[in-house]
Amino acid sequence: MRNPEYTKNRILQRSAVLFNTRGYQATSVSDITDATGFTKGAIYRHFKNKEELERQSLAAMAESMYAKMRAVVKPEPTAGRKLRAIFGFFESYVTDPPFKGGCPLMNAAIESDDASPVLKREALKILDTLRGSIIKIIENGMKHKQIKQGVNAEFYATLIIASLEGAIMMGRLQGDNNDIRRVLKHLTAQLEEIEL
Amino acid sequence: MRNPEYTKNRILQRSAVLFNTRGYQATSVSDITDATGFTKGAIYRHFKNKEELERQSLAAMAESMYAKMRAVVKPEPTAGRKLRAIFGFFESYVTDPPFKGGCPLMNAAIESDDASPVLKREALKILDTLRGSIIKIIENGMKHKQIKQGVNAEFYATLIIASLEGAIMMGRLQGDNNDIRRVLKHLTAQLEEIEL
DNA sequence: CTACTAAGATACCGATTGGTATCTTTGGGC
DNA sequence: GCCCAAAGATACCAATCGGTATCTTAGTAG
Repeated sequence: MRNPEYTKNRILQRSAVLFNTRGYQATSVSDITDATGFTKGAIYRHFKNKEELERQSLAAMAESMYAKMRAVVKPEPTAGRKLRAIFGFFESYVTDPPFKGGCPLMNAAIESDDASPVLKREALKILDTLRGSIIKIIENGMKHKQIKQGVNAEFYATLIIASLEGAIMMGRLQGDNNDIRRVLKHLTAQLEEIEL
Repeated sequence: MRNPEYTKNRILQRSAVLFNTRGYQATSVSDITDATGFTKGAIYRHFKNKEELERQSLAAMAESMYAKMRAVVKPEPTAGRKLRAIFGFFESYVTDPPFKGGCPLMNAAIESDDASPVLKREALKILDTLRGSIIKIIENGMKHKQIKQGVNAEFYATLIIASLEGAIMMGRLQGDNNDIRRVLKHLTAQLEEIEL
């Protein structure tokens, strides 16, 4: 019946959903006790304060996101196809989101911004990881003659992330994924220009 | 000494700053009384509840943003130069922001998302207005033979807004405007391709 | 079976939340 | 100069906030 590891995980996953949908500040510890069925005693045994719970929830979401992305990217053999797999991953972000409540990175980045340095640092870590992966794909593509030499990988990675994140925000506001589709169309066209 | 119009305006502007930096939920009415020097009595005389104050604060920020943008866009004679003026407007968004706390549109869009329908509707209105202006610039450019015929104005407007908003988020997270510069470089290159 | 430790429940803390009822003050119309 | 409605101040409300001290219970080592 008692299983501390399971308990901590359940708290993390349920609170992650709440944080990502309602927001970090807007989600109270009581909301989490309601959602998990556990009491404050259990929560504060596993997390020293709410801020830590927020941080670990965000990290857990990121980890889960990486896993889902890796699952579609890794099997692809070339840089071009890997990037297209990422695009596909975002295709239905609004209507059928991998995470309820929008992009965890953007949500945390916006909310933490001037308020919570801990959350902000965690968000920055996620951004760095995400951008690093895309850069690596492009650089590997250049090494294996799939992508034109001299392409600025950092530039393209920034472009991909920025336009996708912005499009997700717009799409969620409007309730459709037309904007994401437009951005993806453009990104695909850009990809074709740097492919060999 | 007493001037209700001035009072309402002061409350709106001060609370706008707080909402945009700390967040809407995270800003309490007491924070606003501290920042304005007025009491709750004054605030609740001019705004029926906090939600209305949030909505009107966002609307005021948007209005101010439109004005600043119009000031740099209107003098320009051609579509290309008008768009470049908008780009310039965003150039130093992070290091020297027109509004403290990041883009009011994005902040409101993210925070309102699943929580505050009133704020969300206001954010959507802003997005529509912004996109509408850019579309109009492009369409006028086509009419006056400054932009290639057949360009999909809605597509380009979406691309501009999405990538800029995303880049602002990234830039704020990192504390520099490298990402915005990259996106602007790309958008400028794209513009050159549709210019006549 | 016992004893002990850690997991989790319960009950409470002071502070703060958005909101309101009531009071005082101010300035413009007469 | 008086009066009165509107502007704003004061004092309070119940509810909720994050957090903690304390108690009970469950699993495990011996």
